[in-house]
Amino acid sequence: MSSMKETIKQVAIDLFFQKGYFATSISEIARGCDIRKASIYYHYSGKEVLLLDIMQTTMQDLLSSLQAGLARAAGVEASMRAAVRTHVVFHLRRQKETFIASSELRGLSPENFKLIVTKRDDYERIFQSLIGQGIDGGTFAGGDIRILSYAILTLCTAGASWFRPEGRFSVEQIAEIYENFVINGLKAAQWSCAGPPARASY
Amino acid sequence: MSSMKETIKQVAIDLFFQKGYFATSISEIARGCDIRKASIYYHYSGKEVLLLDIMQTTMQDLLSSLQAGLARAAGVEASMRAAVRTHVVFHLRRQKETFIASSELRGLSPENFKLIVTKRDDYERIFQSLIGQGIDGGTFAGGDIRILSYAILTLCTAGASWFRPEGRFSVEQIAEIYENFVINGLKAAQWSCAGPPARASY
DNA sequence: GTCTATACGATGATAGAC
DNA sequence: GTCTATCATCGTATAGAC
Repeated sequence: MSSMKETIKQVAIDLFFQKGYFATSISEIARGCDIRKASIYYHYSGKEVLLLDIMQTTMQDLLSSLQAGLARAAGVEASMRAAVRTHVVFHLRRQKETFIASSELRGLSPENFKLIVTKRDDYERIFQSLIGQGIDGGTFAGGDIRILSYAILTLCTAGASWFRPEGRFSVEQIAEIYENFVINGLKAAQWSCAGPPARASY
Repeated sequence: MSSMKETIKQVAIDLFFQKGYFATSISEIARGCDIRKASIYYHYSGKEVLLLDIMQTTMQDLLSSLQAGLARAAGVEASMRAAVRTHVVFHLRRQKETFIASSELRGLSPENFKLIVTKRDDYERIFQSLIGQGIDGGTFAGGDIRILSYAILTLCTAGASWFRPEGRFSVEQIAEIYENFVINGLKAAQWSCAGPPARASY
């Protein structure tokens, strides 16, 4: 059940979260697993592969979680609420992994970077599609879909950077707060820019 | 005007932003300044001091910027609008430094860490005070002040992680969008949690 | 102020015994 | 699968000449 490979992965998640990917050495990971550093290489061919493994699992689970959340919702507003709620809950429940996945992308080689960013883009597109549907149907006020999706996602993702499990609020409470905040923001006006851009560079 | 010490600082900002603090070596910084790495130590006693210098300047300028913005505003709502606007503009204009200041705190020793975090807390308290005044005066709906301030600040700070100066929108346009989003969120209801917490741990 | 040269530890990774 | 032993490299930082 709990093989050494899984132990290594979990210890790496803890250390990457706490100290950062570059500041964590293979020796430290090995120490956390009570084995010698050479043994790590039996399970993972290198440090970056370990990081990639963590990120891929996280992104896959994140996407699955969103799909499951959306499956239970009907209509644009309910879907958006479900999407935000699932996103926040996932990011708070799996705080360490999501933090790593969004802050250690620079640790990846160009090829591996592309692998993860592609998944992230797929995920973002689901939100952008929902926003677009909501605007078209009049449920949400207008605005730039791309900017809106970034704002919403980074807002909720950032929750994982300050959330403390032992704090005053539960995961569900914070999810509810964020869900309402986002829906209010989407419904309110003023999101579209009045007049032509002052100094845009399309 | 542009002494070598300032050049080193600017090159370090570029590299810390691009590759991260731990992934950047003194040699690389020296190469970017067209000097040898030993010469860096004439200006800075070590790598961490360089990081600290960058962060202190950034935090000091950030606070000054907020104070200047608030000086021109009267009333709670206008003040909150000014605060958000200044915060966003500063973070987008000085994208690299603010990104470093908020993502490389782990590169600091405990003492230096405390130095920067104290400044950050002072800054956050200004927002929390505004939120509190707004709620007390009835301008804003209720809600947990701490959570609200984190949400607002991380939302706007995160703008610096996706903003591209050559993109479709200007700094001012994005600031306006965020300003309205935050004010709408603060005015809208639902921020207070109905009933007693489900599983809070005060 | 900048250079060359170097000390010295830590790092990622490999070879080969068990 | 895990170990010991080792390698080559690179990191920060210092000493001392110019």
